[in-house]
Amino acid sequence: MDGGATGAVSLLRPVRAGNAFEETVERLLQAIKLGVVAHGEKLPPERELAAQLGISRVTLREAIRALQEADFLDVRRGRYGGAFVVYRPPSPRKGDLRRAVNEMGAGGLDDALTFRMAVECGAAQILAGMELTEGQRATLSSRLAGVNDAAPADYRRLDTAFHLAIAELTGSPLLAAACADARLRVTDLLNAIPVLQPNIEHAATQHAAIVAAILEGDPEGARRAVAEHLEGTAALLRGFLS
Amino acid sequence: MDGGATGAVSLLRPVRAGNAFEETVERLLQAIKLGVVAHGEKLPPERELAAQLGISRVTLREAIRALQEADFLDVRRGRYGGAFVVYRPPSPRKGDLRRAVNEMGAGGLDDALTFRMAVECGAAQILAGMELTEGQRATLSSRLAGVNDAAPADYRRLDTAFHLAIAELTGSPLLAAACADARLRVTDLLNAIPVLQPNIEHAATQHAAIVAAILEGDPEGARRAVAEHLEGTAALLRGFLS
DNA sequence: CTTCAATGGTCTGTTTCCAGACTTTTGGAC
DNA sequence: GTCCAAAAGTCTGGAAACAGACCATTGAAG
Repeated sequence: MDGGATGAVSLLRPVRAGNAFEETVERLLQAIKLGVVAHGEKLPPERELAAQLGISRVTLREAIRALQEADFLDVRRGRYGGAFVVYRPPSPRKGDLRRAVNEMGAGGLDDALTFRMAVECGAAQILAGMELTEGQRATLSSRLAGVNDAAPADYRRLDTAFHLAIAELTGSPLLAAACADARLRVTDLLNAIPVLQPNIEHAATQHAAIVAAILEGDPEGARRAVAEHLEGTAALLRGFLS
Repeated sequence: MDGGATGAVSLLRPVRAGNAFEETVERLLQAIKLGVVAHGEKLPPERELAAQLGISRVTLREAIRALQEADFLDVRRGRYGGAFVVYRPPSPRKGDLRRAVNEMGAGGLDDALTFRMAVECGAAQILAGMELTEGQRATLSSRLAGVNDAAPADYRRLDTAFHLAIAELTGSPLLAAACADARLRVTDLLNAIPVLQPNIEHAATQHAAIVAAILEGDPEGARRAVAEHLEGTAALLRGFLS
């Protein structure tokens, strides 16, 4: 008899990610840093946002206040008021990357990169194997164009939007959430390295290849293109680390 | 300017999955149904388990009591006591599958199957691309043998163990957790259909192909083998649904 | 210049959840 | 038989989170 012998580790993991307040701050911060809510835009109204996040308004407000005091948000009252994003990604400085990696803890970097590789490749492959509507094809192309036209300050944000669009177009919320999660885990790292012209151009070629493969309905090609692209990013990160 | 325009949906999702008690019951139930803790074995001691799940002992005890009253656990006091698993998967009855699908809600079935396809394919491919130690190869082979030798009552459990082993061997906890999550989402469905000899044999061939590809270091083959296997499972489910 | 609707700001009582100390039961070791 | 250690069972006070009602501010529309 084999006994139980399943890793078990993966199932008896924490039910709740600690404290609601901190978790909320983290979430909002990620939404801001990822540019889900761009500079100058505002978060949804408190009541609505609290409902979306599944927390009480009190807790949400505490989180918003923390972000306000840290100069990420500017909160204005009255009609047409709201919590406006005020944050601009700072230009990375030497040492930021190392710091970000240390924050992840041992093994965290490889874990995040592996995870991202798995889910993003999977998403691209699945999308390429689907029958796409005209609207979906248009969305994909427009996101691609978005990254290509991006001003440097907007680059990461639109790059994120592009990658997430692939996952969301699969129509699987679970898969989209996994890709968003994967992206989150490398955001701080990516934000800690400069956006260089040669890298942008290289990435643009790869992005184009990904889109082409998806639009042609070539799952294998799409998977390979994404893998190549992500390996490039991983190599870039590792390069800055040494 | 593109505006925000990221799906956003994926990021402003709930911070906490509702209620700690219910969430804990759900978790434990999954661990039992998946056979992470097999019939006759016991859960870890309350204090330890509470710590692992990141909840208080009180909350955990409430959950355990609920499962005890529902005849999933038998709790015994004193030294060598504990919460023993008493549940045996019942033979599925007609209508169970439809019920399970309805519980998932609209779109849930496709979502779960798509998600599973993405993450398990990704895991297999990544594992096949790694240098494996002797120990890892042995683990994989032993899990394969485990499924092949399984008594019908143990089949699903050992099948789960096999699939999860692939994910865990990649060494990425995030990926392992994603695969476990994916598996969870189809467990109720799989448990609702009978384990038939022809299906077992078919699956055995596919499992062998997966392991062979991984051991040979053939990422593309591993991915394809997993995809084929999961498509088979998906087709089986869809077949029982019509 | 008044009104109004949308929004953030505040308050109160309740429920959930927690940390930790203490008690009881049990079966094996000596 | 006695003792002991490992486990479940119980209790209490406090902190965190919530639900919902209500207040205050704002800017646009009329």
